[in-house]
Amino acid sequence: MKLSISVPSEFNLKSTIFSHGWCELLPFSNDRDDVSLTRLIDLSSGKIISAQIKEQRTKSNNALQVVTSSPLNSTEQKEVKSLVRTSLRLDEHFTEFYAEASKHKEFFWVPAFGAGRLLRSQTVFEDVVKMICTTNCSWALTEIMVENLCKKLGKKFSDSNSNALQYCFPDPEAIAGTSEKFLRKEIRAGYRAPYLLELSKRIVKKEIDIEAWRTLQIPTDELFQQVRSVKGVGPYAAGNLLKLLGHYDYLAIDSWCRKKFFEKHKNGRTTSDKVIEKYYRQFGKWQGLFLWMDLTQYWYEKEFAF
DNA sequence: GCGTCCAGGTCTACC
DNA sequence: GGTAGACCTGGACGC
Repeated sequence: MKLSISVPSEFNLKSTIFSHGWCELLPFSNDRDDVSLTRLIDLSSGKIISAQIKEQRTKSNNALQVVTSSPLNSTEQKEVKSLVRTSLRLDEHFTEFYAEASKHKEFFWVPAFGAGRLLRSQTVFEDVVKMICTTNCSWALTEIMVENLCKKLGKKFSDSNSNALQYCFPDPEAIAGTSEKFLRKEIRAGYRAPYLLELSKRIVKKEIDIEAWRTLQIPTDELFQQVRSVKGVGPYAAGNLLKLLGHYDYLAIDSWCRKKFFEKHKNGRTTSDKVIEKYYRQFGKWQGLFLWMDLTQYWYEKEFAF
């Protein structure tokens, strides 16, 4: 089944898909040549579908086409459209951000590429779990942990076309029903296991409502403290999660960011984080996004050849 | 093939 | 408030 979704005029699908590493983590998959993003969607009706998102070829080119693996009723169609809009940040306003970028010649490229929309998951829970899985390890290990979570705890889906088994991202109940030992040994989460277990159990017991973070109208500092209250989520993870929640006041500096900043701005010479913070402070409430644009600029120019 | 070392954020205990 | 050490894994490296 094919669905059509309108997008803002400055929206760029490729820039959004490859805005960071999420597109490489299950249950996302992507096709760089065809410029499409595919993921399993676990609908509230209980139906599981595969949805491929790609550009709709029209004269105005301001729409997306979503190809689903099976027909959907009107309620399900509405849910799929809403999830796609949420993941691709289609309802978030970037006019002010692009206006700010247009004041700085080193960022002229940002509005031209329609960059700045950071891909996010179906749920905040999925984003938080994945973010914990990025901490203190290589990207390869992050991929292993997320793959194990999906394949060992996610709901199964069989595509009628390929017959290949695919797996959803597990819900909090699925993780809460396991043990620390299982998460350590089977998921390879290591010391992160108790953090994942505690978060999932708190959600199941309704002690914490992290899905509300996407719509909460509270100051960023307050939201940051709420995010930090999740064990295993430190300053780096919380700062990055805030970006996925639409707040860009925090930089979220990790070792990769430091390395890239030193290469780009200090000829490889190391400095303290205070120097990095001072550099991006000029961008005010957008500083976290300007940092990310600045340090990933080469992706757009070379690696992904946008 | 095996052992050792290192990188990668966060938590906790301690000062 | 700042700091040191532990946590765990995969990968690099030397033997």
